[in-house]
This record gives sequence, C-alpha cells and structure tokens, in this order.
Amino acid sequence: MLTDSQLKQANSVKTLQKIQSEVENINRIALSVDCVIFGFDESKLKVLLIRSDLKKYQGKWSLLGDLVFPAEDLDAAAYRILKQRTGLSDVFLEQVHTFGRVQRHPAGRVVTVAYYSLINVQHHKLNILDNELHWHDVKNVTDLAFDHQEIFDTCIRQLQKRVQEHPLGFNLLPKKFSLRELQNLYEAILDIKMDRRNFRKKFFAMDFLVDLKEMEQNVPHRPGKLYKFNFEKYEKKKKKLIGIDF
Amino acid sequence: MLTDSQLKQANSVKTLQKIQSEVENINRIALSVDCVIFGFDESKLKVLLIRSDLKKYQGKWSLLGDLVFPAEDLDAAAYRILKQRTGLSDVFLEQVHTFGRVQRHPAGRVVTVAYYSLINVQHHKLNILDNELHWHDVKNVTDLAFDHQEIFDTCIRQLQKRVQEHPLGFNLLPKKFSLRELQNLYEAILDIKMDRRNFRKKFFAMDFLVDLKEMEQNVPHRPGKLYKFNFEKYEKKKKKLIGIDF
DNA sequence: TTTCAATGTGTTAATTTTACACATTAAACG
DNA sequence: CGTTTAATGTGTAAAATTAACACATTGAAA
Repeated sequence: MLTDSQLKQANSVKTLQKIQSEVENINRIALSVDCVIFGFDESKLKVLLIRSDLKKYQGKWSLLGDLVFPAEDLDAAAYRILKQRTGLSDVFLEQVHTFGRVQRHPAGRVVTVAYYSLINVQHHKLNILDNELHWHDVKNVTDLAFDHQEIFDTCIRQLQKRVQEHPLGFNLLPKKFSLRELQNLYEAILDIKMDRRNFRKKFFAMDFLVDLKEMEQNVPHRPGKLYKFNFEKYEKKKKKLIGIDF
Repeated sequence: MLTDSQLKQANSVKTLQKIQSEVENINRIALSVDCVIFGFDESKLKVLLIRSDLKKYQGKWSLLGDLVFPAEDLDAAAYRILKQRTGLSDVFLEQVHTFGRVQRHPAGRVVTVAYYSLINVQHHKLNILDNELHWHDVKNVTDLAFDHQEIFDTCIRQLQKRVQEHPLGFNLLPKKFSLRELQNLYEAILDIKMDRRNFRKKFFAMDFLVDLKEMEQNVPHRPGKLYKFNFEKYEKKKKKLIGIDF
C-alpha cells in the first residue's frame, strides 16, 4: 500500500518538457524486430533461419532480425527485414510478443519485438546458395542462438492457434491448391493427423472454397481438383467465436 | 528482388563490437509500458484510468504507464506500475501488443508495450479520493489520450478472447463466488446475455468448481451457493483446443 | 494391361449445444 | 406474521455438430 504522499508524487502532472527530457536522454533502449518466416514445402512446415551474427553463437542458427531505426514505424521495420531477406512485399505478417529481459542479448540491452510471417515458397527467390540462409524443417529446430528458441516456440504456438480461427494458412499455399495440399498444410502446422472425409466436409460446409474446374498437373497420381479461397466472402461472413471452453 | 551483392552485404557477419556500438548509440528509442487494469464491480467491467499527464490532452483520460528503465525487465516494469497504482503484487498480468508508430507520442519517439491486468477490486485500496485516478465503466470509455483508445480496444478484445479459453476471469472475482456472479462476469466481459441453465450446466460439466457448502451473505434475495475454482485440477486437465473454425 | 496410390463420396452414432418452465427459498415489506 | 418479490436450483427434448468409418474411381507408373 502506498502512502498518500507517494501517491501524490506518482500522480503529479508531468510537463511535456519533463517527459521529453526523459525520452531523449537517460531512458532509451535499443529495439529490434525478429521475424519467424514460415514456408510450406514438400508437405512440411519450414522456417527461414540465418547463421548467427556473433562469435558467441558461432555455428548456431538464429531468426532474421535487425534494430529498429529511430524514425521507422515498428511494423515497417519488420517489413524491411522481410523485403531484405526474401525480396517479397505484401506478405502476411503478424506481431506476436515482445521479449524484454535485460540480459537477453550479449551486446547490451536490446528489447525485441517478434513477428511471424507466412510466405509462399514458390514466389520468393532467395539466394539460398548463400549458405548463411536456409530453410529448416520446423520439427528439427532446436538450440537457436540468443533467446530465439523461446521466440520461435512462442510464434509457432501462435500460428497453431491462429490458423484454426482465421484463414491464414492460405498464405503458405499457391493461389490454386488441392484439398490434399490444404489438409497436408493443416496437419503440418498442427502436427496431427486428420480424417480426410471430415476435413473436406468441414471446408465445403464453410463455403469459402471456389472450385476452379481445373485439375492438378504433374502429380504422380490421380490429379485432384484445384480450389481457391474466397477472401471477399470470408470478410463478409466471418463470425465472432463465442463459446467458453477451457 | 535483391542483387547478390546486396544480399552479401545484408548477410555479412557483424562483430559484437559493431552491434554494441549500434546498441549504445544511434539506435536507441524510449520504451514504455501501458497497463489496462480491469476490475469487476456492481456486475460491470471497469477499467482504471488516470487523467492525462500532458497539457495537450488535458481533461482526457489515459492508461497507466511509465517508461521502462534501462536495467529493468519489461514485465518488471509492468508489475512496477501496478504495484505503484494499486498497491497489489501477484496480480494477473499479460502482455498484449506493442505499439510503435513513430508519431504516436507527442514527446518524441516512444514505443509502448501494452499489458492488461485483472484485479479483484475488493483487495486493492487505491486512493480514489485523489480524483486523478478513477474506475470507469468500460462501456463508457471513449476518446482516451494519445493512442490509448486503440490500445484499450486491443486489450479488451484480447481479454474477451482469452477469457473463453482460459479461466482468467476468476482473477476478477473474490475467492468465493456464486454462479450468478460468475455469469454476470462473463456477460459483462463478452457483452452478451447467456442462458442461466446452460451456463451452469457448462461449468458443472467442466468439473473445476468446488462447492464450498457455504451460502452468500447479505444479498437482498435468496442466497446462492458459494464456489471456488480448482486451479490445480485445471492445470492437470486443461486441453489443447483443436478444431478449425473461421 | 496390371498395379499402385490418391481422389471422391455418405451414413450412422455420439456428443454438444440450444431452447425452454416451474417449484423453492429467503429477504423485504406492509 | 403473512404476503409479495426476486433470485436460486433443476431436466428434457430437439437441433446441430463432430467423429468414425469403406469402397469404387481415376490416372500415372511400371
């Protein structure tokens, strides 16, 4: 419990000057963004990692990140990283969590804002020849540099949750996809097996898939129908989920 | 698309010194936390607001916040604010989102990390006499200072979502509560009406409520039974939600 | 042409959710 | 003290959703 005088002090009105002085001097901290960039290839969920910057973490992999510039919006910094690394604009990007332990970075106090991004691996052309940058199967990601393992784990859990509530997953697929590809995607993200008939029934019942009247090409088996997702229809009809369920 | 040489540059290994210099000099930014402190009183969801610090926003209400100290963990800063304002330790606190538009604060570049907190209004003793600090009915919160309306809206949506997935709500209630209080709480948070019999059935079926064999006291009507929530049992049995539902 | 592997399709049972009404209890009131 | 009032406590049936499950068809590969 606080005394009245302590409260008085806490509540005292600050002048703009006072705050400006705090903002400009003593209390500044380096801020970075780190991006967990997901892709989907060969029916596996992948993440783009880079070899660590630092000697301390030599040989370890880390997330793609950079400091935020003082005159740069936070989201813009995340888009900058993505553009830099994948050449892609207009990608799906969502902020997840901010990690701010004092000792989390060996170079000093750096607070980092984590984002995850979903990209279609067909579209990007990254210089993978450069072996500093590499797609990793998410199932084999362990022991990342810094606190990046924790950040990665947080982002993948967020993705697992979000993908069940919103049609995010389509960002990882080509515009035209088969139901098998769609199911493989959900199985890879959620790390579970699903019943094929029930899966199809579910998506058809939602009524957001458009039958393109085309078939898969160059598959080593009977070709399936191709569909696209109708985002306009989804935006109109999307529902508020209500239902207590611990 | 980037050229090879641009990529080379982007991927070049930084020395710890190089990063340290960036961290210590040019790229530092003021970082704050803002807390949306929820309470539940008279069957209404409330939020604790303070009159704005700044002349620019004179007369407007704002969230409780402060700059993060350079040697202070991010979460610790949020707990500090709460302790300072409510006298409470060990409160429920969850990070929600980081707001980082360059122009969001008139005093200069300040990136803010938003948290929400759930407290039992019985427990705290804040100096409400001091009319700078006040509980507001969430339904009447409009036109906050800075970008605090956006932050508030984001936090309340997060609360609405979370409360349906996890037993957070109990942080807003006394240890012993009646089913009416519990239902009023959910109705206030979600801003909907629920069927009383179905609500009770739902919670009894979950089997986390413990019948305390006590009755409400001092209510102006037939007293109801009192219950507590069995958190230990919940921790053991809590389920992973699986089910695609857009 | 045979083999193989994946597509496409429906029904039934089980579970969950919704809608809905009446007797009981204790406090408040005259 | 008896009556009124307002909230508690309880069950069932219909509707909707989910889960389990098998076989004929197609086209590519061998």
